[in-house]
Amino acid sequence: MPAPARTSTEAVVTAARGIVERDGLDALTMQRVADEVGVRAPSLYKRVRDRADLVRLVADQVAYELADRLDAVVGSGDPHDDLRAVAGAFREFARANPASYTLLFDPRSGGMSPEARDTSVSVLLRVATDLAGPDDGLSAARLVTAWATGFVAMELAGAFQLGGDVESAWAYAVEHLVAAVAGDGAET
Amino acid sequence: MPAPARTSTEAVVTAARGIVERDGLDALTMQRVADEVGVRAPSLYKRVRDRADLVRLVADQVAYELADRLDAVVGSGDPHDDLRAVAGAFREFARANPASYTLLFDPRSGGMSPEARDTSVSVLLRVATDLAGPDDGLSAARLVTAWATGFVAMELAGAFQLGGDVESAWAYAVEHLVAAVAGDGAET
DNA sequence: ACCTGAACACCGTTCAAGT
DNA sequence: ACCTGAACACCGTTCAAGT
Repeated sequence: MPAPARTSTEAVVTAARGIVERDGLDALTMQRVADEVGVRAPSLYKRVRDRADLVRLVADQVAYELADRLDAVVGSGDPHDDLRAVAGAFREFARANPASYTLLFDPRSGGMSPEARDTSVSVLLRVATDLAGPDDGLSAARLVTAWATGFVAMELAGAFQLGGDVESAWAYAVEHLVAAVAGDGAET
Repeated sequence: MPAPARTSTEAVVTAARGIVERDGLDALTMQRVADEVGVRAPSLYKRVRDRADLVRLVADQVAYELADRLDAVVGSGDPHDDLRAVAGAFREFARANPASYTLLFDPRSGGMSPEARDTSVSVLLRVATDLAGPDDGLSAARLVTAWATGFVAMELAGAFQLGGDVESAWAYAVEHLVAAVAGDGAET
């Protein structure tokens, strides 16, 4: 009557994330996760409700990790530099974890949980508020977040194919956004 | 020996798009497409290579349609107003075709073909060049495209949950982007 | 030349049975 | 309390056989 737990939810999620990162979301199979954690597929249903639930757990793990990275690069004292740093860290994270990153903003994966989402955007909200003031902070954060999200998504999807230098497009955008957000807010 | 073609590639793609729009990409099943066009599933392989190919064809159809919509709203004479109009039309299209729209920017769907992509961004490139000048046109177009893509993706995913008014965040962004892009280009 | 039934390998998921 | 084999319904895809 013991019941030796041969794996754990954490091991299952970590294995799943590794599979997604290495071979893409379509390769995330219950069978394959089971193989990696050393168990039979049906046993996974003691850890996660179903495959969609597992995908969501992976997205959450990635979201918290991204939030940590963003948190780590702010604090220069100058909100202009903080915004540049956050944008850079965001892009770096996406490049280092392309498949996991797309999972975060893929509507088809159910996205991340609300708490994970709040955590990952709170840093940017703080920096944007420092820069744009309390009235425009939220709108400014949404502008920058939407831009960074879209830019990186397009970059990962190979959408920048009209030639030109992607690096200079990035630099152009960062500087113009910093200036636009920091400038006095057009019409209140 | 005739061989009465009981369907067509166009009918297959249209049926597929309808399914995606009504019930999501996961509901796009070869069986279900076959049912809708009145044929057995194996016959679909005379029209498309495989399911992934079918998804790409749907994405292409949607991309061309989006390009048409954007094309239709420019020409006010004022590039500022054109940019506002294009952004608005972009958002409207996404709201009217949420599932098809996400298909366009979903890396997992293989995205659209290069020609479809070029067509859909050419309008924005033209407007951005009018506004930012030939040197910065491409970077400006990429800034606006990335922002609009990201904003709409987040909106469709229900990512704006920190309260505040999403409409005012949209308006704030449009005005600040128009001003930032039209202003003399920071450092050349 | 297109259509079909039958078949294959592979999914996610359930469940009764083991320990 | 967790694990397992067996089973179910459902995929995408291939292919020989029809017309």
